[in-house]
Amino acid sequence: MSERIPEVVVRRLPIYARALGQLEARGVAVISSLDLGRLLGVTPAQIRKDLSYFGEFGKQGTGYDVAHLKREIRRILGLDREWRMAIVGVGRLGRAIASYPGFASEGFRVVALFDNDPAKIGTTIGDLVVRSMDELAKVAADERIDIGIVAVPADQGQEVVDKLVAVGVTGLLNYAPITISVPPHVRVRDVDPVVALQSMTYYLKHSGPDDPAS
Amino acid sequence: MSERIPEVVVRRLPIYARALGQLEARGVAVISSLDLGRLLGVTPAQIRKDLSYFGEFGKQGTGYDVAHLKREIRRILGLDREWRMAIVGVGRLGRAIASYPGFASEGFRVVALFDNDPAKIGTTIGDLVVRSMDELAKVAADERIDIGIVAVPADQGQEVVDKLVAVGVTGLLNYAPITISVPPHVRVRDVDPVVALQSMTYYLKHSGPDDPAS
DNA sequence: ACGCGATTGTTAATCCTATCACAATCGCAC
DNA sequence: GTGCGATTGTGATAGGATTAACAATCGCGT
Repeated sequence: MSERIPEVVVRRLPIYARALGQLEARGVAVISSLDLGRLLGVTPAQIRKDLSYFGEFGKQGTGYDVAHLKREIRRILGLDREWRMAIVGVGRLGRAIASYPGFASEGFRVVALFDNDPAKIGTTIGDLVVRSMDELAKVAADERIDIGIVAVPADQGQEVVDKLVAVGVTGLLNYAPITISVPPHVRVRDVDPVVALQSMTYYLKHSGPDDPAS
Repeated sequence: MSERIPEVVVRRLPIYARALGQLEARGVAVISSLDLGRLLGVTPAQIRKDLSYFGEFGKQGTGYDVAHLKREIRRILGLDREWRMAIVGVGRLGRAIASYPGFASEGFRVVALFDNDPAKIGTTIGDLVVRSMDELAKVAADERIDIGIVAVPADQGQEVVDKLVAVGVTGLLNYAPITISVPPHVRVRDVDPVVALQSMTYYLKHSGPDDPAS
């Protein structure tokens, strides 16, 4: 239970929590690792092993209490509190992110918007004013920004990352189509649908247009 | 060179190709695995091993020809042709995806839009008309859809996936916050920034607000 | 109260991935 | 033309992650 926890395991926890939430909404009170595994397309052994890194959550002969396990996983992940985010870049993409309701409903609150375009600075999106990047340090101090969302073009990505890191942001959600470089204490998650598609095509190409054999 | 190719390797190729494109744009003609590795934060051995699954692309003592390697990787991935996509769900998210210019510039063309809301059917977005899901089979036959983009709410996700699979789509880009289930010959890539954030918070929580030691 | 089917938590074994390390070979300088 | 620093491609090794398997134990029915 108290060994080093592999990152792959941590990455799977939100998937488990999400599925448990859906089960809960459907009124399912208890679920076994076998059934949850079927639902998610993973082996029951993996689910049990993953959870075992953090404690014992199930009952032998019965399974897991859905509501309880969901709550525990969310606590482990730090989802029992609010996380404050700033979006840098309010072009088409940045605005779409700013008005995406899925973040707030999961406790991720956008508390500041930045851009370097004078035409955009001072405008409002939702109930937030777009600030200049020059104000980043000041705003970061006032607003306690946990996570920075990078939504600028590729050629400005690294520069923006460096500025966010400089003001103490330790989590980054990177939408720019580049590999960003950060010091070891900063965590990065990349969101790039194009890259996702570009590895998928390898398999689409190799299984042919109408070849049912994978 | 002609063994089974691990999926992790295929998933890294787009990253390599992207970096090579940026190097090319900056006028770099040749790069070593060491330098490319530095740029991407991976070991040079990994780059060489990954490439070795597909052939020999470098010159000893020199490195890799940037333009040539990029072209080869893109060919391996099937990026030397156009891929045709349909978006299902033209709510806020679907519309943002439809008008995202990053797909077309990489050879991923959106050729059809679907929704089940009568108020949206018949409206145009960009130069495409929103069709009813009832027309899916007909449009799929006419337009040769390679990839389906799922941009509907969670509770309709699986249903939409099943319909897309039924008309012969073998690649799915899933934006719905659910784990979808598909037959083995269908490839799925999930895009879910919330899930990405939810595993990041585990580490943010554990390294504390101002703790420089990771 | 007892036995039984079900299911967990965990150890051991298998499988897969990343790294190391070096022979082969390239281009360049002299 | 020869020697040397650089760099590749790859076989061997080490390191992780997944799966298999089973003892421990739970709740239920009788």
